[in-house]
This record gives sequence, C-alpha cells and structure tokens, in this order.
Amino acid sequence: MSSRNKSTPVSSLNSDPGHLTRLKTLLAKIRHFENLPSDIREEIAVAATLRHFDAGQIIYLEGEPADAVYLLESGWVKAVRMSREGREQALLFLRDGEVFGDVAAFTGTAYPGTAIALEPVDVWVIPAKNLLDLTAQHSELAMAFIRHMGERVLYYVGLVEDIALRSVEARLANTLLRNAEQHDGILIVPRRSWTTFDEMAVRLGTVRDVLSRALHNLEREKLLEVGRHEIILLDPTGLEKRGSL
Amino acid sequence: MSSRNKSTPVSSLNSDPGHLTRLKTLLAKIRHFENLPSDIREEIAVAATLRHFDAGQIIYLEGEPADAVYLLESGWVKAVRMSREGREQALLFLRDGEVFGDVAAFTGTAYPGTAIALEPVDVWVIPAKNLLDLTAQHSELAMAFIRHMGERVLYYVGLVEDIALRSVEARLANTLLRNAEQHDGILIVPRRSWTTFDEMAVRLGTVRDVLSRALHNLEREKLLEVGRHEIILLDPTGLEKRGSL
DNA sequence: TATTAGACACGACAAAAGTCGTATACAAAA
DNA sequence: TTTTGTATACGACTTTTGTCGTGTCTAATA
Repeated sequence: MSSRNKSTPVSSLNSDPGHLTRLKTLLAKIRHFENLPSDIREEIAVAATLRHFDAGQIIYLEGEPADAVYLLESGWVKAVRMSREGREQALLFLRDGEVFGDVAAFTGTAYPGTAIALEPVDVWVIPAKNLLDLTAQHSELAMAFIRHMGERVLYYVGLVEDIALRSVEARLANTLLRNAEQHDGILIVPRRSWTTFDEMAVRLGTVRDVLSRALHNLEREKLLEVGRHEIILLDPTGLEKRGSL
Repeated sequence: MSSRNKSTPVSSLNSDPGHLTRLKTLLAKIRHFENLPSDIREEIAVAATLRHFDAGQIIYLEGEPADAVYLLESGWVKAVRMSREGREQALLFLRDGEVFGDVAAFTGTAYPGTAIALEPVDVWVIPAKNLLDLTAQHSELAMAFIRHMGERVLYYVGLVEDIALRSVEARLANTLLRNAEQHDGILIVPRRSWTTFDEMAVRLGTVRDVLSRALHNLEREKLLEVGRHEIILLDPTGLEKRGSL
C-alpha cells in the first residue's frame, strides 16, 4: 500500500535562478493567483521548496499539524478522509496547478484529510508561517485565498448534495460527464493507471462491488462502454438524465 | 409552508446612532471579527441595514445572485439544499453571532443554498459590493474572512464524512451530543418549537420515519429519553460509542 | 513458460435506508 | 367544547447499498 517515506527534496536552494522562474511559471497557471504582482510571486517563490513524491506516497496525514501549504506542479493527488473501520471517502482529486493544504494552514488546525500521490508528483512546499505573513501583508494575496477557499466551500456543498441526495448511479453518471474529454467527436473518460474500480468507488463514496454494478447497469443500457483504457460515453444525454435522479 | 414575503426593513437610517452602536456590539460577538479595529467596524456598520424575518420566511433562495452578506443578530436560521424531487439536505444551522451568505458573495456566484428563518429573526444586511471593497482595503478584515471560510470548509469536510461514512443512528448520537446542554447535572437537548422530527431528519440528511426509528432504538436501549420539550441524554458514554459506528 | 498478484465478475445474502398507509395524540383555532 | 391540522407512531414493504466467497483474466515477474 501507500508508504510513508520521506520525499526527495529536489531543490532547496532558493537562490537557484531556475527554481525561481519555474515556480513563477507555475504560479501564473494557478487559478486566482495568475494576476498577482510580480513582487508577491517573488516572495512566495523564495519561501518555497520543491519536493517529489512517488505514486502511493503520503504527502501529509489527517490529523498532522498543518505547517505547510502545497502547490501542485505535476501529477495527480487525492485527499481522503478515513473512518475508524477503514472505509475511505474521497474529499478532493487534485491536478497540476492546484493548491492544497491551505485551509488547515489558515485556520491553524490539523489537516482534515490525508493527501496521497496517485502518480509521481512534483509539489512546491511553502511553510505555513511564511504564507500567513505574506497573506496578512498583501491584500491581493488575501483576496486570492478568499476566492480559492470560497470555491472550496462551493465544491463541498456540491459534494454534500451529491452524497446525501443522489444514488450511486446518478453520482457515477455525473462524475463521468464531468471528467469526459472529446476525442474524434466522441466523449471518453480516460482511465489512468490508478483509475481502478476501487479508486473510482472511493471517489463516489461507495465500494467496488456497488460501483461495478452501477457501471454495468449503465453499460447494459447502452449508455456507455467500459474499456480497459477508457470509458466511452455512448449517450451523454441519457447519462445526464440519470445524473439528476 | 415558508412564504417568500419581503422582509420588514426595520431601520435603514444609517445615520441613526443607535443603529451604529447596536451593530458594533454584534460585531464584537462574532468569531473572527471581535478584534477588528474600530474604524473598520464603523465602515461595516454604515453599509449595513437591519431586517426582520418571521418564522418560515425565506431570506434568500438557492440560485439567486449573491449580492448581500448577512450578520445574524438573533434567532435561528437554516441553510438547505434541495433536490429536484423535493428532498432537502441541511447545510448549516446558524444562530446569533454567525455570518452567512459570504461565500457566494466573495466567489461572485449564486447562493449555493436557501436560507430560511426558523423563528423570528433580526439580521444585518451588507451589500456584497461594499463588503468586497472593504475586504480588499483592510487586511485584518480579509484575514477574518479567510479564517471564517476556512472553518466553513472544515465543517463541510466533517459533514461529508458524517453523511458518507456513518449510519443515521451514529449521526443522530453525535448531533445530540454536540447540541446537549448541562441542566442540574443532566445532559438535555432542548426542543424548540421548530425542532420537529421532520427538521431533525433534514438536519441528519434523512427522512422522518428513519429518524423516528433511530431515536426509538436509542430510547429502547435506555441511552436517551424523548420528551415533548427536550431529549434527555441518559447515557452520554453509550451515545458516544454509537456515534463512532 | 510458469507463477503470482492485482483487478474485476458474479451471485447470494444481509443490513440500512426509504416509502406507504393508517392510526393516534395533542394543541390551536373556531 | 368541538373542530381541525400538525406531529408522531407503527407495521409492512421495497429499494438501495454493502458484504462475502469464489472464480476468472491479465500483466508483470521469475
């Protein structure tokens, strides 16, 4: 399973010029942070360290004091919450250009969930203290975080609605539609190496067997087709109808 | 049911001196806002209008553009999300000294849920635009909102875990414990006029019948006693055990 | 090529949640 | 006091979700 090895600090030489430009390039791609004045970006960059995690490695654990904020440069990360009986509920799936760990850092509490690298991942780590100081000083940065956290709240409200009010099948249909890509005029959801049925189940807040049933139901009704490397959405309209049930 | 009458603007005379001190007193009681410098409080107060809502009245509707933020002075308010089939999921229960409507105002979107007065309510209404300007200008205010929204996120993460990972009985036990008060050495949860089984069910994300069963199960096991005006928690330790199942 | 581990299928079953119809109790209003 | 509406009780039933055991397939590895 996922091991708790210390990650490789790829670069902690903050004076390295490549380091600075690389992080500033990343910042320019992050929602809400793209328009920060150059001097603020500079200050963030100076405080940041690059780290690498392999697939399955834990970036931080639920309950750990939140003393760092993460900027995801490449790879996928998931944040999950665990119950005592070992069942897992996915909180977020994060990809390059996303920020995480910020909520707990700002509230001064422990991380509410565990962050796990789904594939090899490069992240920039900013000590919470530095970021808090910067945010208190620069209102542009503060407003960026306000917007960022606002979107998180909206996301979680959606998640609550999904889990509380919709069936597994409906959630599945919705999630597939949200993650679909156009390829040659057909909608497909690519399956990465880590997109197993188990992971998909966690994402939907259920277990593999149930997900498998739902998926095959939809397949039987010709709404989609499950392949080894992708799921083809044959009838997006029909899926949308299922998504609201 | 809940009617959508326009509320009574109790006072919009912002120069009224009583108005100012009253709102500043309220601000001093709100988490994260108690330590704001006096001039910021002043500016907030000038922008605010007092409104009254009767029990059952809708303060704002899900989907409405969020052009105001609310400070709750007295009474209880709930925020709910509705599914197309009319089932309701409670998002928040708010009491005096709480702020709501801020998330959507800051993200510039529509309100994610509907806010309903559960009893006669006095709220201060601040136009979103004014508050946004003030927040961009004053970093103390910005930090206050960052902390406030951070706590909201943590709350919702907890809600997701509750709904996804716990049984109705467990959620019930937890909610009761969280809302219990000490009276003469015994723990009781007071039942207000609006604390019907229906409302409690909405709060737990289920329906009346299911809640009723769960409640009577716990009663049969002598963990609690349901009265007309209160629920007596006979065995808090036992309830806590149930809460983690 | 043989072995093995992980991913998935499938059917039987159990438990939890939700639905429905009807009955009763109580409080507010007439 | 009578009436009426709302809150709650209760049992029967359905659906959804979760669990378990077993078996197959496939890809990676020895």
